[in-house]
Amino acid sequence: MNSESMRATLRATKALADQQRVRILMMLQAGELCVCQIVEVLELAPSTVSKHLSILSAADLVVSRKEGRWAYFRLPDSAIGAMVPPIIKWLRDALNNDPTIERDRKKLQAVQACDPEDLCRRQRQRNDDNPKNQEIRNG
Amino acid sequence: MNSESMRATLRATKALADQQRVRILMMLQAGELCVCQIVEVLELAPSTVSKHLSILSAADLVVSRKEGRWAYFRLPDSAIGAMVPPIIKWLRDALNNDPTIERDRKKLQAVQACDPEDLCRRQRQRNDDNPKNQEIRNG
DNA sequence: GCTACAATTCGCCATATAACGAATTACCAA
DNA sequence: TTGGTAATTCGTTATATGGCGAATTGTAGC
Repeated sequence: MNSESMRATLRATKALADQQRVRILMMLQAGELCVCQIVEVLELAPSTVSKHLSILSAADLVVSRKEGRWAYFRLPDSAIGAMVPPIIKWLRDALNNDPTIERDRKKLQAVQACDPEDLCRRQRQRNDDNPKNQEIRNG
Repeated sequence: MNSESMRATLRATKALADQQRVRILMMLQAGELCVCQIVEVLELAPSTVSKHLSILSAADLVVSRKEGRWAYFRLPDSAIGAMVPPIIKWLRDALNNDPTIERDRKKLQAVQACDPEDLCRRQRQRNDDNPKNQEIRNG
């Protein structure tokens, strides 16, 4: 019923209509990131972050690259995603000095300073330590 | 918990994340419109259209003006809503030649050509003629 | 092959959203 | 003052969305 241009537009606007996805787009201004780095900053389950990234991908607001078991995401080159830079600019202006975005930026700097391998190891560790998962090991 | 800038930004992105509201924004490029004119083009219940307009208003994507029983909506002056023109431009580009938007534009031209009084009268008439409302008059 | 593991997909639940009609509000005109 | 009326608010319903953990997928290394 609806045209592709309308569907594509709504994919983009709906993709932007979520705080976590806006945070991801702001983070990606720092360059290419792998899923575990985004998980670390947002403090959400990997499955949740993966879903958000697939929504951003489907809306052509981010592009991804697989390297072995690792998946990297970045903002598209402006040649491909011509509409992305204006959107990013708009968000940047609107969220100038926003505390959540500031906190994310700081945390991301720390996260980027360490090896993703270690990051994933620590995330696994935290998950194993979670009391909610005790019964699995004990049962 | 969240800052006002984040809340304001998400009010805007969520307001854009709906087809009917995008259609309304595109229509308002033709100038100030009253609710019944928008109702006529979108073919939705007045209560539904009113809700959409209040969401766009809360997001500062449109401004309204009351004149007697009539309410008029328009895009804000760029002095007030500085971010609106870039958004409109983005939507315009993304929806260039979109059939829904084209159809809306054509229908709006016809709608603008006639007196809003007549428009409302016809809408009331249609509502009264609706078989679903028969039992009210008969019961 | 087998094991480990980063990421994704799936199934489920809680909440948010879009739609309508009914009721209400605010205003004009008789 | 009263009746009519454009718009809004309210209450309800159906669908969409965001979150998690469990299961699955695809890859690297033994």
